[in-house]
Amino acid sequence: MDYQKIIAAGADTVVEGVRNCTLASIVDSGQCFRWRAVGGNRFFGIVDGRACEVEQQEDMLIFHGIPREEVEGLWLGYFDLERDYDAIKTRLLQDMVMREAVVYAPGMRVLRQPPWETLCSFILSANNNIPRIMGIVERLCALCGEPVQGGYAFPTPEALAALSAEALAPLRAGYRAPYLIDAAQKVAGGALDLDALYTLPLPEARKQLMRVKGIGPKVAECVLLYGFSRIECIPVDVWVKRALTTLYPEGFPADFHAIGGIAQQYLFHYVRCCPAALGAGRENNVE
DNA sequence: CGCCAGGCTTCTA
DNA sequence: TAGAAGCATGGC
Repeated sequence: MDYQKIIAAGADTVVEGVRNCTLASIVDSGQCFRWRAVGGNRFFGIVDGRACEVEQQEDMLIFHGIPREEVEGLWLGYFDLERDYDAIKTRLLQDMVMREAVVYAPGMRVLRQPPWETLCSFILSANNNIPRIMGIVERLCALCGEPVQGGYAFPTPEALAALSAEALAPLRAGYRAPYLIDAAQKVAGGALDLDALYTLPLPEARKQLMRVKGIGPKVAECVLLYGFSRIECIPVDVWVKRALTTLYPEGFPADFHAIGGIAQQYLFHYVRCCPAALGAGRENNVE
């Protein structure tokens, strides 16, 4: 567990004794697309139709204007604060490449995001860049999501299934628009049972997801990791591929497999923010 | 102008 | 089954 206690402070709720959690790293790590900075250590986001303004101060997370019940019922789980990252990092720090990545962003975490939103977001991520993905997701929410304080909820599968691909033109999602509609129709119509993906064996879960147009192996891996907390899933995009071939020519250490998705998250963020780490003349065993 | 972005679908051999 | 072309869009 990476927090100690939750206390009410007027209209706010404060989570104290938070460890291994740096919001600035997390919301800039390409796993979520709806958070924006509204001050130095303050961020605004909407999850599950709940708007959230959260501020980080030392070892505290201050949820502004949010009751304790909502912090316990939604946000602790979203930030995965019940998980013990010390145990995970102890293992990763044994490896000299992972050590650099972990030291670079020691507050990185893998979020537990709503499956449907995650599925759509990563359909949109294909052959795309992060700032533009964010823009498309925001326009999607504004187009057919329920209004909430400060923005719009992510649209339900039913709301999206009622639209045509042409109606999504304002998103400027390009060829991905029909993929979104296909996903919405399969989920709203019951052809794809998202809840089942929490427990299905991974090969079967991947197969189910890849029945949706626009979901291939990499996107399926992202959905399972970020949307279903299947932390053994390792999405391999162009950055991670470069990192693995350059930094792990002998292959990814086998004892990371159970936590491979989290290792991948440190690595992705590290090489994307420090491309020099992949530069020529770099050794594996840099201290 | 070309190249790239958290890839996928479709076509071809 | 493997490999390459084509794909919307926008930043650089």
